[in-house]
Amino acid sequence: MSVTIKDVARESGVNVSTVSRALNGEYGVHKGTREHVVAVAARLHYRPNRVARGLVTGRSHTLALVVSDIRNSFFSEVARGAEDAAYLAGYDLILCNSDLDPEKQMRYVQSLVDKRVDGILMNAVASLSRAEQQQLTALGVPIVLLNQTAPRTAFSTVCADNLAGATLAAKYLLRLGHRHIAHVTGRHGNLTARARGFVRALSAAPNPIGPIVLHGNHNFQGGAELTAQLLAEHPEVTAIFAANDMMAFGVIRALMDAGRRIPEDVSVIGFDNTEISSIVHPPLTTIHQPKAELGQAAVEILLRLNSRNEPKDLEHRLLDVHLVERQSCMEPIA
Amino acid sequence: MSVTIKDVARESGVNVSTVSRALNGEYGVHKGTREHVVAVAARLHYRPNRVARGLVTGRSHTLALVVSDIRNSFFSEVARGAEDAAYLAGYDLILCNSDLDPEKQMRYVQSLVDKRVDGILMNAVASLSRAEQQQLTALGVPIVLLNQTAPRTAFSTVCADNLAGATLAAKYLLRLGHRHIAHVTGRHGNLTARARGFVRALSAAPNPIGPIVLHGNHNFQGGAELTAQLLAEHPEVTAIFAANDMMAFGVIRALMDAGRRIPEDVSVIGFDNTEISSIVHPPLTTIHQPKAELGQAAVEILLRLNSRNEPKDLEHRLLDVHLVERQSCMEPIA
DNA sequence: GCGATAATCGGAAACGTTTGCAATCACCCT
DNA sequence: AGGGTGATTGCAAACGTTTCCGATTATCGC
Repeated sequence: MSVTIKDVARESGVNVSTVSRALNGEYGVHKGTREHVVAVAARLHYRPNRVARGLVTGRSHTLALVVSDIRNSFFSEVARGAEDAAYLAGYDLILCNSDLDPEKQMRYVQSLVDKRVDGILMNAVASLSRAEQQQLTALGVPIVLLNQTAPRTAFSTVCADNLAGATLAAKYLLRLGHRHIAHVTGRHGNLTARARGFVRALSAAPNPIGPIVLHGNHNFQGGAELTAQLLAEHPEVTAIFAANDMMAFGVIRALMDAGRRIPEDVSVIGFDNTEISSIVHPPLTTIHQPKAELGQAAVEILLRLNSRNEPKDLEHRLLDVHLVERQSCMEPIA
Repeated sequence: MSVTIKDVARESGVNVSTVSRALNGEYGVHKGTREHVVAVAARLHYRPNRVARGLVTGRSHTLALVVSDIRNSFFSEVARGAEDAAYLAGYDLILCNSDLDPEKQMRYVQSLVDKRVDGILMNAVASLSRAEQQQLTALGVPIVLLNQTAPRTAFSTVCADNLAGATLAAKYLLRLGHRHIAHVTGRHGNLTARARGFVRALSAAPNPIGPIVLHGNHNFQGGAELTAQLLAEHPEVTAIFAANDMMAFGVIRALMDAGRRIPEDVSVIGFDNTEISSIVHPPLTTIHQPKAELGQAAVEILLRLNSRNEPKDLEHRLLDVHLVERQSCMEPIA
């Protein structure tokens, strides 16, 4: 069907091995013949079959991204950063949605290994059993974990500095003069690091104050529900730190429903800096997480692991976060 | 390194071809030997190398999705639907971000063909020249176009019914009793179909009214800018139909900045039903577009094109849309 | 001018499958 | 009993590359 390396060899009067060497820019092929071969290949519109190449080299020039759900805007930003980095290096990126289902996750990885992908980006292996994690390492494919700071695993990791981010948020509210600050959060993953940073910052303040922390669903509804509960139990709060933007939007909704003005009555700060945060009213002050850079960094690690003369040891990257001031926070009204 | 079909053959005392047939469930292999081979394969944890298989079969069991930007929530929803459908059929999905750059698009497709993907989902070939489109068809890989209703091309298409959706929106506003209705929109793609549906519905009303249509950027900023302009030129409008949700959010922002209440002073309706529309305040009434189903339908077409005994002709699917009533519309105050 | 060395190239194996074809064998039917 | 038939299996080619190894030729220093 399509034109193969044999066609190029025949047409240019040399052996296929010479064609291969010429086209791949290897040493030991005469300048004249190389140019000739290149010209013939171009004339015939020859394109090497990457499947065949992959079979002999063992590399597919393909990476994979396994996330819980690409519809989560955090992951779509990560995916974009990862895909850009992969594209620049001539790699393709396979997308997988795991829904955090362990079985689905293992099936995906197994299938990817069968296709000889050169590396995998994953979030949340936390849902996997110890045995399954062990199984993953035994597969021999490089894996880098997203949103995981714990070096307890045998994988490389890339993560935003959640602890520092939460500290940033807490200190910001303190600096504005708030004394009754609540934190609404979930129960898993990065959220725990954020909660830790929050309570630590409050107790490290010059005149420490007791933190109020509420746990619930880490989404819009959870934010709204926890806020309703908060208004009933702690009507004195003047500022709320939500563990992520989605919860913050729920917080805002609940506050508005309760007739509270933002930021005049209650200040709200989020975490993530998703696109929505600048669209919602009032525009949300939040901690920016470098989402695209996370994906990019993960791909870089994978590429290094695949390059010939680079060290093959694990790597743990912690990326900086920063505060984005918008209009959902102000000084408490005395 | 890993265990191959030869290992299984040696270990079970049969030829590799028999192993292949046994494992692939083909006819003409004795029940006893099949069970034996299967058992041995399981014991050795044999997993067929899909690259090698792909080389001989010519199929990779991989599809690709080429979108302008996965961060656009519309596309991430489509991607999710497509990936789910692919996963169910045992296919993987490669993700590509084209930014609508023709060169990038062509490079992607060429690379995907080199990898022998079994089909490609694309949005917006409109930016491609006639020659480039011709080139795509010559590649021989099945391509289905997203968000394209025009059967003028040689590709299959999957698209939401934009015309019907716009009609739905316009009739809804008319039914509420609005007589001064504006439409803010962009200039390209589906948006033109929506504008067409809008003006058509207004002029088809029992007592037809002249439509007001403003063109600008099809994003948040565009919606805001056009609304500012609209308020100056047509202060009498009581309802605004935005060509997509993002523009609608811009419309809402501009209206609030101008001190107009929603929906008491001005009703706003969007198009897409993105996740944000239920988060924003007030929750946005909008036309729901079946995004996941679009991706799913596209994958189904591709799979059919790849199956043995199915017809290979083009297919054009138009998916239904429907109205989602929230709280951004009401009767005009007399 | 000659041996050594380097540069260039061809031959062929290898990667791990699938699959067409031939061979073997048992079995059945007349 | 014998030929035909169908089931089962092995053999080997094929898919399109890369790459090791050896052969040939050119170059160079002396």
